[in-house]
Formats: sequence, structure tokens, C-alpha cells
Amino acid sequence: MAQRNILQFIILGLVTDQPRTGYELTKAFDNDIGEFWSAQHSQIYPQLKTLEAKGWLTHTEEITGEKLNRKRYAATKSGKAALNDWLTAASEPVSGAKDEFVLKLYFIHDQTDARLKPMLTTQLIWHEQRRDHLRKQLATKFPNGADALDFGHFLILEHALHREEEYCQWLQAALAQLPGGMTN
Amino acid sequence: MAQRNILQFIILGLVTDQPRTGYELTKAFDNDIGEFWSAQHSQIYPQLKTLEAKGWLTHTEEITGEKLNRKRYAATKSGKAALNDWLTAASEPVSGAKDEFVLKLYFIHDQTDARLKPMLTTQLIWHEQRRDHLRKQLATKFPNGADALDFGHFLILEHALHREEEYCQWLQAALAQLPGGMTN
DNA sequence: TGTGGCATGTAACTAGTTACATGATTGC
DNA sequence: GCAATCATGTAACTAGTTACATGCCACA
Repeated sequence: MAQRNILQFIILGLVTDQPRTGYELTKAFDNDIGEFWSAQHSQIYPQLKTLEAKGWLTHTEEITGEKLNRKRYAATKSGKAALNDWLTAASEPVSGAKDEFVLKLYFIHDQTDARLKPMLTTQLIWHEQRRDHLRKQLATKFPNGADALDFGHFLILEHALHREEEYCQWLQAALAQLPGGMTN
Repeated sequence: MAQRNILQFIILGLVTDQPRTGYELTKAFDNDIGEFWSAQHSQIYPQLKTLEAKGWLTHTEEITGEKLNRKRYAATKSGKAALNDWLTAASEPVSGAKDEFVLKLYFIHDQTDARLKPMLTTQLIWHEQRRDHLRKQLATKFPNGADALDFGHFLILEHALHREEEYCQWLQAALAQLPGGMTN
């Protein structure tokens, strides 16, 4: 995690698509891209300053009402070049996607352990909700399947959904293997 | 990432299964649990000291040959209690499993973008290797399917494999949707 | 007039990575 | 004698989280 600073390229990518404020960038992590990266505003605002100092971003001030002003950031030419460099560089495939719950399971050795059923059930409920939510998102945003002009977005939403589907199937299969099987 | 300190519980779990040295703990992250968590020895050795200071671990010294000695750590009673507390506590399901490659895709809007094919192909090769490796692992470690006495381990290996299978299928489907489809 | 959302920032801290550093053992 | 692996540690740094802090705007 140290050192790569991937966040800066995500910000660069987002403001290249359309100029945004820090607040809007923060919100972006609540939506689709939040499936694959997260960041708080306390990390985003300082990063915007750093990127502007690097000359990769510029901002213009906007005023709403009497006083409220926000800074809308856009990528400079060199910022766009940096984004392109990142996109075309080889990405080491992610190896250790961290998952606390799965680790817990690893330490439960006995198939008859009473803790298994509630643990698996709780996770299943959560991931089913997430799966259903993603299904709706996909149906809403891409009602006709792949969009040739927003293809990457379509792909990652599909991937997020399939990932949740796999998670649910795995948990269901695990529950079915518990003593008593699907009947308890 | 700040604050939860999940690593301490993983160490606690590993040494509870069997007493281990710092070196052995480091190696453990190269195997199955590395699919869901990673840690370097520079993080593990200080953590072992902290856990011993907390009274959750104790160590005994072993000597190999003339001088080389290693510290073998075991969980104390309170360490085992802390492990159990962690295992039984509700785990917030993981939300943002970070994946740099997927984020890059998000910023490629045009289905005809020439960068797509090499990007997807490179990833596919990597994940196919990982998938094949996991298949072999599963077949070697659990030739008869689920093991009632190492059930958690079996479950997480299965999950790791299914996850890679999903990843490969998704990448293959993405490649097939590229202009020219499966023929180029 | 008050609540929820818009908007921006800083401070203090923890987790995790990379690099530095040293030495012993095993086997060829 | 040399290389690979076993074995343990520290230092310097970056990334990311949580909490603190402030103020405006729209709407009911």
C-alpha cells in the first residue's frame, strides 16, 4: 500500500472524464468505483493540493448563493499524460485481496463447529443484498447490455456482480455442507 | 486499515493451531492464507513482541546447530480467549476489495480502444496461472473433497479457486466482446 | 428554526511497504 | 568456498482511517 499512490491516478481519471470538486470525487467512491477502491475526503483534499502542485490539475472557483464556493478541478495536459502512462503501464495483478471473514473461517477446523452456521448465514444475507443491489444497478445503467461508449464501466459493474454471485454461491454451498445440510 | 489490527488475530490463530517462529509465520502468508491477507516479516516480528507484552503469546528458544536460535511462539490462555472473541465478533463484510487493474478499465470508455486487448490478455494469462495453481492445491490438499477436520481451510481454498475462475471467465467474455470478437 | 446535505479542510494515529542490516546453517 | 535458505531484527517512509473542526445552503 505504501508508495504506489494509486489514488492520485483515480482522481486524475475522474477529473479527466469531467471536472469535479473534492466533494464529488468523495461521492464517486460511494458508487461503482467503490466496489474496487475506497477513499475518504480527508485523503482526497490533500491529494488534490499535491496534484495541483505537481501541475497535473488546475482548479476554478465556483460560487453558489452568497458565499459557498467550491473548487472544481480539471486535468492539465501533463496530468492527462500521467494518466495515460498509468493506464498503459503493466499492472501487477492483485494478489492479496484482504477479506477478514474468510480468514476467520480458516481458523475454524471442525465441520461441526456451532459458530459456522451463524457466521456463514450473516455473511450470506449481506452479500445477497449487495448482489441484488448490483443487479439493479446494471439493469438501470446498462439496460441494453454493453455500451460501446462506456465499455469499461460496463465491464467493471459486471465483474462486481459476478464476484458477489460467486460469493453467495460459495456461502450457500458451505451452509449446505454443514451437519444437517440444507434442512436446518 | 488503520486501527483494526487484524494481523494480530491471524498470528494468534496460526500459533494456536501450532507453535511457530516468526519465520514460519512469514511463510504462512505465501500459502493459502496469502490469498486473503499478506504481511511481511518486518511487520510480523514487531507484532510478536507486542503480543507477548500483552500476555497473549509466550515464546521458547530453540537452538539448531551451534548458535542459530529461533523463538517459537505459542498462544497463552488469554491469547486464545482473544482469538475466540475475534472469531465470534461480527465481521463487517469487506466492501472495497482493491483492484488496480479493474480501476484502469473503468477509465477506458471506448470499446474499440486499442489498449483493451493487451490489457485484458495480460491479466487473463496471469489469472489462468493462478487458477490452475489453486486447482492443483485443492486436488493435492483435499483429494476427497471437504475434510471434516480441516473444514475452514477447505472452504477458503474453494473460494479462492472460484474467485479466480470468475475472474478468468469475466476476462474471456470481455475479450470476446471486443471488435472482431473471438477471432482476433 | 432546525435538519440534512453540500463543501472543505486539518490533526493524530495506525497499518503496511521497502530498504537496510546482520548472521547461521545446509548442501553442493 | 559459495549459494540458497533459515532466521531475526530496525529504520524510514507512505497510505489510509478516524476524529476534530467549521461553515453554507435548501427546504420543510
